[in-house]
Amino acid sequence: MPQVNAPRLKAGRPPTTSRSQILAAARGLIDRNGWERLTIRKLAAEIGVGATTLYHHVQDKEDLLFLLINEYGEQVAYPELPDDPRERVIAAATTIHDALAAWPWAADVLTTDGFIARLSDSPLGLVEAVVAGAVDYGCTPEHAVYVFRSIWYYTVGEILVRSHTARRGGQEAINRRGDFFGSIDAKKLPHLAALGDRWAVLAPRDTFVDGLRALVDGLLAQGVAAR
Amino acid sequence: MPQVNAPRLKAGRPPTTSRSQILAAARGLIDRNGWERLTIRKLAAEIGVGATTLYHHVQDKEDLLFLLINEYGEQVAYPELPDDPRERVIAAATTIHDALAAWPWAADVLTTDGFIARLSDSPLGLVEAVVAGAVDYGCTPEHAVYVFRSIWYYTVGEILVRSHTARRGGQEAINRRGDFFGSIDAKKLPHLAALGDRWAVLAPRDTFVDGLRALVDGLLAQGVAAR
DNA sequence: GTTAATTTCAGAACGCGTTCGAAAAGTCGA
DNA sequence: TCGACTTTTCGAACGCGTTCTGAAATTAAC
Repeated sequence: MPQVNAPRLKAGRPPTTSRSQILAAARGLIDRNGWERLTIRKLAAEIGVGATTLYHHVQDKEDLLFLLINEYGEQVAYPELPDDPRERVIAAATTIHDALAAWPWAADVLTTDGFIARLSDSPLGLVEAVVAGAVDYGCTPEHAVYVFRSIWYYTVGEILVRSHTARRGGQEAINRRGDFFGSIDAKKLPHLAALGDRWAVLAPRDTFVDGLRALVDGLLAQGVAAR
Repeated sequence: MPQVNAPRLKAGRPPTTSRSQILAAARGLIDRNGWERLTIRKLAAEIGVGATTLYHHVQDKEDLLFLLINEYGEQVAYPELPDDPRERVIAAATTIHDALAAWPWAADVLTTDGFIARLSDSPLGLVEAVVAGAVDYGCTPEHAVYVFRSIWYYTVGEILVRSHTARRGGQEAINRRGDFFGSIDAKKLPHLAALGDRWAVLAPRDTFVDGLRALVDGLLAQGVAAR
């Protein structure tokens, strides 16, 4: 009873499950329950299939999430990038950031080896835009890679801190911060202590962009100075 | 049979396990088998105690790792920081980076909420040095926090990419990169395709420091310009 | 028509982090 | 001395991702 019109190749038991069906079910489950509650077992149950079956269509859970990211990355409408090289770099990086920030569970997969190389075309175009922007600005190709890499670190770091903060209740952290400021030695750490409640690791998005701008400025200046 | 000379307070069954004993055993296990193979069950077995017992001395595994980081952070010999504010910021951030890079499993805990606030005194001194350096350079306290935050994102991002690469075999990623360049459209992604094998997400340490320098320069320039 | 090859499916099991509830082993007040 | 209380310990269990092994269901070859 083949329920799926997949391209039959040679022989074998006809499949009752397809990769696209799995991805669709996963998307539905994430939409309904949130991505934190997506498990392999529940996903299999949703489709009405054994949990181990999924492993014939998908490498592992990480792979599944990655496929979802790529699906998502092809559906998002990306803004037009400005012509000015510097602004193009910043806009492309910001777009990458915002897309990732919108799907917090992307963070689970964000530091996997070869992550960038496995991106689908559209997100990859943003990577290209960063590299191309740096070259247009006057950097060597080598330096352009290095520009992207630094931007990537910065962005990944922010996304990970952000998603981790979102994953847990924020109030607990705030309370702990209260303890922290009650217990640190103001004489040994004067500047930190003076900051009081202005201290927080997670910044609003605008300050992320400001930091990105500073980073890009510094990187591009390095790039043209090295020529 | 109390085997531990912990400070007995009031009443209750005398403990056979202490937190410091757990930490010592964990350190030994990590030294022998590597941090990837440290599990709660094995650690409990090493001490000769039930696995659930550990949870009375430690909140969870993340907490355990965090305690180890703080222990480690107090034992490392930190270099003297230069007087020049800009160089002090860079040196402090680099020291944080190197210390974390030396303990790859720190990455598991690096984005936990309140991570910085829970650091022990010596590492916290490095955080203070970054903030103080920015203030000395001429930034407002608010901007100094923001300087630190950007540096933190950048550093965390690099460490996480680094530790994830170390966690898996690197060869596999290289092979996949080969596939990647075989399959992408060189016309659509000309700059990326032109990079060939110079493309890699993980940078050697020196280029991390160069990027950090660019970031710090940009951030400090922003800070004094905004005054 | 039978057999071999091939592909998909699923039950059992492993080790993991973690929680629950009860038992063990002390101190302390009456 | 005897219960009440407190702290520590631990076995059982849960859900998780994942692997192993073998069964089921089809096509291809003889």
